[in-house]
Amino acid sequence: MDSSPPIEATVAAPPLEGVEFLPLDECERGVIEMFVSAADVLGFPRSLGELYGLAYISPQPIHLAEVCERLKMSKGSASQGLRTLRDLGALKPVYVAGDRRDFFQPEIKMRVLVGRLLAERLRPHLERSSGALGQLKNEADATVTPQVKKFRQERIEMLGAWQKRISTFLPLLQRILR
Amino acid sequence: MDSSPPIEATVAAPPLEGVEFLPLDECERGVIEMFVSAADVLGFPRSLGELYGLAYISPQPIHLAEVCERLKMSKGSASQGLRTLRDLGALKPVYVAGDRRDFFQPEIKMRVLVGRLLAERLRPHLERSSGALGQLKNEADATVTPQVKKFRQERIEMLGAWQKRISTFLPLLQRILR
DNA sequence: CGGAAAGTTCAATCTTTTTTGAACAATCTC
DNA sequence: GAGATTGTTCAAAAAAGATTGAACTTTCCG
Repeated sequence: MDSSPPIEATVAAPPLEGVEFLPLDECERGVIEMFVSAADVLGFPRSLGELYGLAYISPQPIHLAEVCERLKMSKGSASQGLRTLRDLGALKPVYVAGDRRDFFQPEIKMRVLVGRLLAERLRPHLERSSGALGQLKNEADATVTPQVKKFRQERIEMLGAWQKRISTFLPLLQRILR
Repeated sequence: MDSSPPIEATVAAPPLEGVEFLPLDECERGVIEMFVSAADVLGFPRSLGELYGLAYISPQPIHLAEVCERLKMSKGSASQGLRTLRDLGALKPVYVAGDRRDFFQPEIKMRVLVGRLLAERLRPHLERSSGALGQLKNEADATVTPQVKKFRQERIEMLGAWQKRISTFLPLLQRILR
């Protein structure tokens, strides 16, 4: 018969059934939007920007239920997103005595954030490709046409120079961001 | 030693219908793969990595038909990809006398490549968000709870500091990469 | 133990991005 | 001008990526 849920009669009482947290205000939305945009620049999904943004502008540590309700995000998404950000070092677990829930605070040291990002993204690529470079050099050396061989050797040499440049640049960046 | 059977039957390749260019050899494939991986790190589609990679390891300027055949890429994709890379400044048009086709050579100055990338990606974001910051400050100032207001003002202040840091860092980066 | 609370997992779904291919436009050649 | 060559456009298909939600595990507590 009537499969619709029972209509909430307590209109006067602000705390509706299942609503525990305040909706985002103008300021919070603005800050979150900024982090969403940053996430976009970095190629991260929107939801990660929302999660970090909320943590960033929240005076108190955030937790799963709050995040689901205030950002209107599914539990699955929020759970995975929080984990990703924790693994990335962008959110730090915070222990709250007598509370079983997992709370998170944002890492706000730019140096740490950038460092983690580079370690996560760039380093694997650098390692893979510096490994591949040796093999590539052999293949260039095996080229028959002398002109083409020389050209290839030069270009692959330059690839190595680029990699080296990036590798030496990373520690420098870390120092600058202190 | 070499356990593979000595198959060396490939002499004069039969000129197949519609096949004008040599297939990629081991070396070319390796270099292209490296740029595909780099494109991935930067969040660009695979095809852009392939296109730039082929241009990078080709002694001669590349053109549409060659790219389609050697990379097994549709004409549409190749056309759009070449355009995107040209707009980005990663590929430079080359005039070849007496040939109506559009040829391209790669930009190989790292400083230029990085500079274009940042201008394309980061700058729009920085402009948008430095515009939004003023508004955000107002909203923080309008917060009722004194503690929360103070907290928000501090965090938004820090956002501004981050932006400034990035902005001053970009010219420095350009100088380092000279 | 039984139930509630918190969090995880993952197949299905939805969304966005990328690629294809055929039609079209522009330009050259004879 | 007719035909060939080169490149562009864009609607549709395919692929990749993100999100949902419901079932499940674990832990806590009386």
